[in-house]
Amino acid sequence: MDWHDIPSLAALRAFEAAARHESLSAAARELNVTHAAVAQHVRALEQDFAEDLLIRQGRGVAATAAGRALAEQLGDGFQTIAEAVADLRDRNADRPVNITVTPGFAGSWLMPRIGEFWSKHPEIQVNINPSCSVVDLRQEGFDLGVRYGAGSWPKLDAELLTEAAYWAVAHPDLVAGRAVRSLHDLTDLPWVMDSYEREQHRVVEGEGIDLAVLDVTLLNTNELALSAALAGLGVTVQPRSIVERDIRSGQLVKLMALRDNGLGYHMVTVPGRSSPNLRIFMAWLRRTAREDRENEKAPGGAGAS
Amino acid sequence: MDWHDIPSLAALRAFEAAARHESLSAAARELNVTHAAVAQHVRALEQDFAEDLLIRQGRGVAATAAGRALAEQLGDGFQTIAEAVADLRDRNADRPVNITVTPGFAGSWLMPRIGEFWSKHPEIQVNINPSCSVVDLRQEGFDLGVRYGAGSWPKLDAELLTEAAYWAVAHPDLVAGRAVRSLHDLTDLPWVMDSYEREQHRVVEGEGIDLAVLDVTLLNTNELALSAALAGLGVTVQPRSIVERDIRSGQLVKLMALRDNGLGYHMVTVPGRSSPNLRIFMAWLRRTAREDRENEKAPGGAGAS
DNA sequence: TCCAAAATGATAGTTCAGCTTACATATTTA
DNA sequence: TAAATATGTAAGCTGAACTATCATTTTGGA
Repeated sequence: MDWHDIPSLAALRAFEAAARHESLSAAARELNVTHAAVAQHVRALEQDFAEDLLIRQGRGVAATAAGRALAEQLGDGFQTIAEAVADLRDRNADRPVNITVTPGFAGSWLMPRIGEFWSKHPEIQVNINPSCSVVDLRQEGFDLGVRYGAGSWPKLDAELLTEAAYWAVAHPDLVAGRAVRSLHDLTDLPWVMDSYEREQHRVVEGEGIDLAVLDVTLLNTNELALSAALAGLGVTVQPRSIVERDIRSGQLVKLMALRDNGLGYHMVTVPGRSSPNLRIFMAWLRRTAREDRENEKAPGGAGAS
Repeated sequence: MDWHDIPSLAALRAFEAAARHESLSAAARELNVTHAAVAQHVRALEQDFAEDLLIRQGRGVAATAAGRALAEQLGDGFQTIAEAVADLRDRNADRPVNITVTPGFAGSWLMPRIGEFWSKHPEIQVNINPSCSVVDLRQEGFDLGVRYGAGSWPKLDAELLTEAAYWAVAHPDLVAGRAVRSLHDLTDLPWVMDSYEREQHRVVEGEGIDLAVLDVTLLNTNELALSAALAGLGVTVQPRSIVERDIRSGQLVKLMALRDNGLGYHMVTVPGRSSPNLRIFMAWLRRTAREDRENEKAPGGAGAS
């Protein structure tokens, strides 16, 4: 398309609306401008084409034969454009919120709580995609990621959701009678870990433990690792928010908190990408995390109902 | 159409071109802007839709699924608009030059000379419409009018073509031996006039002659009036440019020049309405009129060949 | 493997297309 | 006949659209 030869789209749009309405004033209302703006566009087009397109007719205007032909085709073109925009907006209005989370977070934090969200917002679908690796939100079309880390990912916005240092935990029976001052006091016990949770490996190494000397059973998902720990099959390290409920219920005991290096779960989003449904979901996440912290501070640490 | 919800047409056009070319730079070239302009438009649209439409792909860009769907529909819309404009321009490019002239000017000045234009410009069709009344150029779709008058018509441009006071003329035999100092010296002779040429009537009355006392034969066209004068059937008053050739050839004699009140034939156009063909024709009219004046001043007044 | 070319990304600054404001004129209706 | 409602026109304003410039990324060829 040689755009050099095509007049201003604003002018063509103004003319089409005026021809369709047979009124400069009505066209102005449709376009949210003054009648003077429409009149100027029309006259500029007539100058460009060296031909009348609209003529005055009483209190309104009428298109000439050439003007009618032009306006009809332009109307088709602008209608197609308007529909294209509407189609995209419609697709976005109802589409589910796509989120990606680490499996550990999904299984141990999110899924036990998501029922509350679903009952509060049955109209909002949330697609939860557990993923072991860091997902490119922009490229893969995700609205939100929940990631564990320091909160600094390039080109993304991040907001801390749960402060969550790692805790070492085990079944009470497994560690009965032991005094635990450091992870070194636990190296003779069996361990269970998720094969893929790099952070688990990293935080253990951060305590000066050589993973090679541990009797570690690697499991394919963090759920399995957690289940094994709950069954007394080994020591595990987990983000605090994952195991808080099991500790409160007495199914696990906290052996020690690992070094806190500013890590936590973050809500990660693409700048500028938002939707009403996403905002509602994020607000619920925020509120739920805050309630968890408040329950933790309450006397006796009553479990969330 | 609710234009509030529709982003900038310039942005939609920039995005469509970038998606089609899979390149911001190529889109920029098509749109005659810089790549930065295209990039800004695309990012603004992505912000508005809260969704990626184009992603970087090596040295180029690729549309996302949503972007492809949008771009395809937009392409259809812009193509329709481009075709509408092209259709109107095509209709204008070849169309004839429509002109309206007084019958007197047509028959006595233009037609004897138009052959030269036709041989010089066989590709340009000129539609000559003789009309007794003043025609609304804009409303009736004329490119040019040749009108006799002072050169001031509302909302129209006018350019003097031939200075043409009226002359009183007659066949030499009709007035042999007469000394003519004023039209009063001719009131006893027969007269011939065009029924419709209001100016002929007006200029005679301007010399103080009461038309009612003249023996006037009114004819249906100025050609007939001129033919009658050439046949010796009466005195006639004609614009000078109409009768100059017959006077030079000796078929008529100039009796006197009537009062010159700044009248002449003018080329009258609608401001802003032009085309290459019209400009060529008007230039030929100008040149032809100038050559006539130059021939008039040459020794012996040699006729135009 | 390195460098140059060609692309995209980002931002500060410029400019004029597009608009508003204001008033004049034309048409229609009560 | 006057008021209401339209179009016509031109001066002036402003922010959308752009350019200029530099940074970064990617790729192809030497």
